Amino acid sequence: MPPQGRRRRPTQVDIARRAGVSQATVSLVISGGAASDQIAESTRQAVLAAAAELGYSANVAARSLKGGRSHLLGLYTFEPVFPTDQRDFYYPFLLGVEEETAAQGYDLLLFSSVTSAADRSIYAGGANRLKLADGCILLGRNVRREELNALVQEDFPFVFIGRREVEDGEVSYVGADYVGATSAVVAELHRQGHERILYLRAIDDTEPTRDREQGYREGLASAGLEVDERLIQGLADPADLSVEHVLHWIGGYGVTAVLVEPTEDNRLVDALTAMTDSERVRFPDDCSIALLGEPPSWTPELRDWTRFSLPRAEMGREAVRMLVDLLGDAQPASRQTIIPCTFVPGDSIGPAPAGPALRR
Amino acid sequence: MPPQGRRRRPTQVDIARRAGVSQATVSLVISGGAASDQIAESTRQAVLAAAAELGYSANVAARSLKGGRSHLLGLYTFEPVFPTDQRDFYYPFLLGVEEETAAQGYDLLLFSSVTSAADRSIYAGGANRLKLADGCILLGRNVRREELNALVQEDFPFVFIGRREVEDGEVSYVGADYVGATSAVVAELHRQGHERILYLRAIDDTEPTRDREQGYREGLASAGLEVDERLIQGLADPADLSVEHVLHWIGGYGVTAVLVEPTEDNRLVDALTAMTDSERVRFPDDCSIALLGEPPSWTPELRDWTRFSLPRAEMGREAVRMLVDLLGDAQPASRQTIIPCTFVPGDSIGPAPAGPALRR
DNA sequence: TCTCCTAGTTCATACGTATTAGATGCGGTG
DNA sequence: CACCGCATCTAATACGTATGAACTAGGAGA
Repeated sequence: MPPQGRRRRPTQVDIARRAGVSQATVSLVISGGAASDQIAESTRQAVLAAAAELGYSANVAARSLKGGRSHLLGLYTFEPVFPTDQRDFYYPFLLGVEEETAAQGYDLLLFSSVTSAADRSIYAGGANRLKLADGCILLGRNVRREELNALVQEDFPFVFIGRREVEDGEVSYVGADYVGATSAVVAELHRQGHERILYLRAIDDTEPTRDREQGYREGLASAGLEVDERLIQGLADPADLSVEHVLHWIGGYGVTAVLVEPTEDNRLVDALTAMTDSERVRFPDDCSIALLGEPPSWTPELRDWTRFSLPRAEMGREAVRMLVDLLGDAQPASRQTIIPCTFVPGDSIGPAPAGPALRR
Repeated sequence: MPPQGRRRRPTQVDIARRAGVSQATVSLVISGGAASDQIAESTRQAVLAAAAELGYSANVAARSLKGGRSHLLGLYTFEPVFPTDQRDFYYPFLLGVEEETAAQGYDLLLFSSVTSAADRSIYAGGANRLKLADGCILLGRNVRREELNALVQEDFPFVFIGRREVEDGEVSYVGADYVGATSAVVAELHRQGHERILYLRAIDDTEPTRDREQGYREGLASAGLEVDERLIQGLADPADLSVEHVLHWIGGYGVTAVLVEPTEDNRLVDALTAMTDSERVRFPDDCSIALLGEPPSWTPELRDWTRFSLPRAEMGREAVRMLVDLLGDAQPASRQTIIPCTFVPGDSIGPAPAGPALRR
C-alpha cells in the first residue's frame, strides 16, 4: 500500500526526478558546502527551485544515520528532579547546559531518571540508554557507582558536573572548588578571631563532602590551628541543627563558629530560620555561622547567611564545552576543570565573642 | 580506515555474529514486542546475553529512518527561553511536560530554538529537526506561522500548549480558557458595580489575546452592558501603564476598573508596582485593576493582584497525554482541550467608587 | 585522428534497523 | 515415502542521505 494516511514527505529522489538530475546531484546541491562548487550554476538553480516547489526538508534521521552522529547531547540526573526544592537546586545547571548546547549546535536529550528509578537507570534493559546521544552530561549527588564505572569502562563520552572519581579510569568533570571556598571561609573566621570552629558535614561520604572536609582541614592548617576531631560532626538530618545542640556545642566545646553543609532541599534553611526565630542564640553575636554552599532558592526576604555560591549556570556551560571538545577528534584540552566559588559575606558571621562561653 | 580512535558502537550485526544468528533474529529479539514470541527461548537468551556483553544500544537514527519509534518526545519553544523572566514563565510547563513524558516511558528531546533564532528554526538547514522525535510539544507566543503551517501540512504529530489555529488544517492543542476566565472577571467586576471597564490588550493579534478580547465582550454582554470600543486599547509597552494614563482614563472616560493582559516577562509587574508606590491613585479605592493571567514569578512580598492563573504544569501533562494518544493507532480521544483557569480574588479590585470621577 | 584533461554529473554503496516472504528441519499423518 | 504443518530462523529489501569512484562530453594538444 502506498503511503496514504500520512502523506509521504518529498525526498531527494523526488527532487531529482522533477529537476531531471540524479539524487546524488541533489544531495551535492542541498548539503551545499564542500563539493557543491563543482556543480554548474544552472543545475544548482534548477535543483533548488524543485526543492522549494516540493517543500523539501531533509530527513535528520537519514542524515545522522549516514554521519554516525545524532547531534544530540544527553543530560542525565541521578537524583529525581521532582521534589520541588531539589528542582530549584538543579535548575540553574540545566539552564547553563541548555544554553551552551544550543550554542554548540546540538539539541538536548533529557533522560528521565525521574520516576520509578528502578527501570529508568542508565543501563535499563541491559542497554546503555545514554548512547542515543553523542555524549552526555551527568549530574547528581547520589551517583550509582557501578553505572559510573561501566560508563568509564565502555569509554562513553560524558562529563560530570561535580568532581567524581572512580576506581580505575578517569572521569571528566567540571567541579566547584569546594576545597578552596571552604578554606577561605575558615580563613575569614580566623581573621575575626575564631579558633574553635565546628564543622557539620553531610553523613554520606561523597566527593563534595570530602572536598569540604579537606578545605576545612587545610584552612585550619593555614591558620596554624590544630584540628580537633570532635569538632567534625556528621549531620544526618538538617532538623538536628537545633538551638539545644548549638548551645551544647558552645558550652561544651567552646565553639564560637559553625560551618554547615547545605542540602539540596530546603530543610536546612528551615532549620536555620527556626533557630534564628527562637532568639535564644543570636547570630553572629553569640555564635557565627556560615554555609558551605548555597541553599537551592534564594528569596530576598530570607536572611543573608554568610556562604559561598557556585556558578551553577557557568558550570553547566563549561561542562558542555568540555563534552563537545571530547567528541572532537583531537585530544581534549582538559578533562577536569575546577571552577572557583564566590564568597558571599552575608551577615551571619562576626568577631568571636571576647568573653567566656555564652551563659544564659 | 577501520574505526580506531573511539570504539565503534556495536550494532545488531555484531550481536548476531557473536550469538551465531542472523541480524534479523537479533532485531526480532531486541525490538521485542509482537513477533518476538516466535523466537525460541534459548535463542532469545543467547542474543540478549551477547547484547549485554557488547553494551549494545539501538541507533535511534536508523530506527526512525526505518519508520520505527524513537521513544522520544520533542519539546520546541518558539520563544528564546533565556531572558530570565520569560524562563520563569515557561518553566512550569516544562516541568509538567517532563514529568508526564517520563511517566509515559518516553525521554524528552529539548530542541533549542534558543540562540540565534535564524539557524535554529524548526526547518533549519532545510531539515525538519523535530522528526527525530516521535511527536512534539510546541510552546510559545510568537509562533512562526509558516512553520506551523508546514508542520500541519506534512502531518507531523504535535500538540501545541495554548490554542493555535492555522488556515487549512487542524492543530491539536491544550489551551487555557482565557475566554471564560476573562468573562468571569468582568462578571465579578460588574457584580461590584463597575460598568466602565477598560481593557488593555496586547498589541499583537495572537490567539491568547483574541480569546481575552472575546471573553471581555462576552462578559459585558452577559452583564447587559454595551461595548464601548474606546475602552479597548492596545498596550504596546507595559511601561505605558502609568499613573498619568490611568488618571486620564478615569477622568476622561469615567473608567472605574482596568483589565490588563500580562506579559511573559516582569515588565508589567514593575509598572504596576511603580503605580502603586506613587499613591496618586489607590487601588482598589479609586480604581479596580485585574490581570488577565498571571505574571511569571510570584513572590510573597509582591502585591496580591486580582488575577487568574493557568494550571501550567497540568497543561504540560495534558499535552503529553494527548500527544501519546495521537501517536497510538486508534483515533485520538480529542485533539483540542481547554483547561479552566483559577480565579485569584486578590486585593486589587473592590466596589466601584460611588461618587463622580476621582478629583484631586 | 587519437589521447588526455577537466568540469560536471551519475553510479553504487554504506549507514543500522525493521519487516515480509520464504527457507529449513522435524515430527507426524495418510 | 510423500506430504503437510509447525516452529524457528534467515535472506532480502527498504528507509533517505552522503560520498568516493567512475563515467561522460567537449575541447585542447600531439
